[in-house]
Amino acid sequence: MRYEKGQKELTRSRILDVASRRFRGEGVAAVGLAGIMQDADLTNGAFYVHFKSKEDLVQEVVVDTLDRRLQAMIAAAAEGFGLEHGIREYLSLQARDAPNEGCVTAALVAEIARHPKQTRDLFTRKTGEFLDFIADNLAGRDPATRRKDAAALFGMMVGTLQLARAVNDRAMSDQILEGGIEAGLAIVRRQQQ
Amino acid sequence: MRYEKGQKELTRSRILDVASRRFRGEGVAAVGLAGIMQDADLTNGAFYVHFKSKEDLVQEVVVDTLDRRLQAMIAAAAEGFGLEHGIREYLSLQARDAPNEGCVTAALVAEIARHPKQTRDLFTRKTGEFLDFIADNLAGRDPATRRKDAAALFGMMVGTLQLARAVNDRAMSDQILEGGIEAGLAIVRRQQQ
DNA sequence: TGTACATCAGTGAACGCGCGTTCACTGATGTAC
DNA sequence: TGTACATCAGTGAACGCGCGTTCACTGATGTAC
Repeated sequence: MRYEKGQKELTRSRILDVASRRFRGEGVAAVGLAGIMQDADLTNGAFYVHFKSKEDLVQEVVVDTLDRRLQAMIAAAAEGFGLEHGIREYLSLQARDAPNEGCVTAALVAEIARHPKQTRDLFTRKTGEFLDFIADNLAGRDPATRRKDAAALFGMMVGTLQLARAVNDRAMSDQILEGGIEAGLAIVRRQQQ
Repeated sequence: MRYEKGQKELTRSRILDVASRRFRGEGVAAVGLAGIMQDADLTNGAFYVHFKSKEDLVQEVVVDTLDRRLQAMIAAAAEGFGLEHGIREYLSLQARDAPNEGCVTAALVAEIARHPKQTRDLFTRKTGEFLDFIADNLAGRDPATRRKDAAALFGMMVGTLQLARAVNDRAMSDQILEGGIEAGLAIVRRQQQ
């Protein structure tokens, strides 16, 4: 059958949405295309109507999901929510307990480091935009210092979230999140002095 | 043929060594047992003389490799090398460029978070020992605060190392490492006041 | 001391399975005349 | 207005391949007598 105008775009974004959630929840290598297509209520073959390969899908997911997150952060900043609010949300119990809805970077950064150059190029560009955004929202000295502080802050958020997720002891995991939040706030406040 | 006494232990540790390097370099899911056995100059079947399953191997690798790292840190501390030295080494260019020889946690923490309970239990215990060690080497206030600072410091080291590895731009990657080192030293020094 | 047997680390082929990818086909709708 | 054809998103079976795991077998050495 032939479909209505816009149908293809809807299907494509449905596949992207399913893939993004499953990649974040289970990792890229552990998720098969057949499972993604099944979750999107489609059959195997339709995948290649929308994407060139699995790697193409990975790239689209990384760019698309990071873009949405960045836009949400910019919108939140425009409404007056500062870095402190972002840090508390990023290292919240909810964020820890729902990796499939959370940050792509925390879920996939180590895996992306082993992907082809083109995928890493795209991730690099998006990460640069994130660090720029954070640096812009850090008060204080010269741009280079702000940028380095932004990298340390973001790295700390990513690393503590991953540790909190991997650790199988609730009290210890909570403690890691609290440590991350306090250290994050310290970086933000250190810059304000 | 029948082998000399101690031969089996040697073979086992050869498999462990190969697996540890390849898991860290390529990820657990991306490395097959056949490849590991080939690298260890053995055939497929011999694997099950030494390990119950791939998951069993993963557990042995995690415990063994983290144990060695912790022992090395304790030995270094006994020789007068403090946390500052450890931070600089952890976030060095060499460490970034040789993931297969580096920290298991930085390489595999996100993947371990998705592994079975028993694997996560072992990782949790070892991570607790790491945080204890770091906390013991942080000067300052009450134990709970030291432990939280240790978590933030370790998380920051893990996260910034991962970012520096994934990012495909040398200058940006170097900047991330520098930011991580400076933030790490700030945490250590903050505690000394 | 010499011989027969037990041991067991390692061999290598085979198992079922799910992977990413390909491709001939379908059929409802849009378009041309 | 009615009819014939083109389009193309999606179907579903099939491809070769490598995965983790199993298992009957090998054969040099240790042990028993």
